[in-house]
Amino acid sequence: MMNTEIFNSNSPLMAVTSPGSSCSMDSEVTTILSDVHSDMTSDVHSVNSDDTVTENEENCRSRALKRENSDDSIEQTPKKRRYTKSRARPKSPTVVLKLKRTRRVKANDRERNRMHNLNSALDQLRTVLPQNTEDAKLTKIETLRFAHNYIWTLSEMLKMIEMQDKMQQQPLNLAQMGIAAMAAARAGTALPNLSDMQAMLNACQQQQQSLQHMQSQQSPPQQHQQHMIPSVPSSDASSMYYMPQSSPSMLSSSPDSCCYSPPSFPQQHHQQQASSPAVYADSWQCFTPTSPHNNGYFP
DNA sequence: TAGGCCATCTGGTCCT
DNA sequence: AGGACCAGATGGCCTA
Repeated sequence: MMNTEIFNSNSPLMAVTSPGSSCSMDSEVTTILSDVHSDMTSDVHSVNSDDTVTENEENCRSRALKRENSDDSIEQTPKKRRYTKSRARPKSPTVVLKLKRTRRVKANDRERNRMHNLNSALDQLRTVLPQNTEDAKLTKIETLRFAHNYIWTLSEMLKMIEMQDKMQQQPLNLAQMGIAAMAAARAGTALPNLSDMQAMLNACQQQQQSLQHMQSQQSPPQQHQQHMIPSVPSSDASSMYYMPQSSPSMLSSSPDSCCYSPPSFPQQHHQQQASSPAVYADSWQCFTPTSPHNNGYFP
């Protein structure tokens, strides 16, 4: 995207080369900066691909080192320093510029490294988040939101399990709950408040009771059972996004619940969400920074 | 082609 | 003084 403010006076380049400084300095600084800039812009492409980051980092480093060395060769001082006091002879503008440039190049190197570390940490985070391998890589903001929501949903699950224990009811199907949590966090919906969970629990309980009743009468209805309890958590998209049918808040379409229930969330669309980044992105719409709903983070 | 995402550069600020 | 961190600017790539 071409930025129309390329010649904006706020631009560092323009700030340095703005009128007011001497002409000779202007040309020198401009040359140096354009050198650095062309060096750096040639680096931009090389780091874009994850596969080549190491090699490109190496290239960046060697180039930076080369630059620094060339600077050093210029600034080389005699081994026996004439002046040991702090009040050394004032450096010429050229030397000062070179010194500044060296510092800048070093700082750029550090900054690049820092951002690489940050990206590595994000990658690590992505690896511990449930993700279908067919899905596009989560963006940075999606990764953070997903992680936040996933952790929150899992902790809500824990509360729910504890509550279940206290009530001494039938144990929850953890696989089912895990899948539900994953789907909810992933889709930007919430598995949410305790009353909803209680309703879901009650529905689960009723369903299981009816199942038991039916089982006692005749052969077990496999299909019915599948309704409530997916057999195993698998990487298959359809089961990844399985949600119990008796989750009232999830399927609610009331205005109040819009942040919890994107319109495309119900079961028939889950597979589509998993396979289509576009549809998947839609599910985050109500969590965009402009959204009134907690900036995309729940609760 | 516009807009989103990203990597990088840069100058400022704070901390050690 | 030098490093870490931050936010703004810039330009490239990709996709709808």
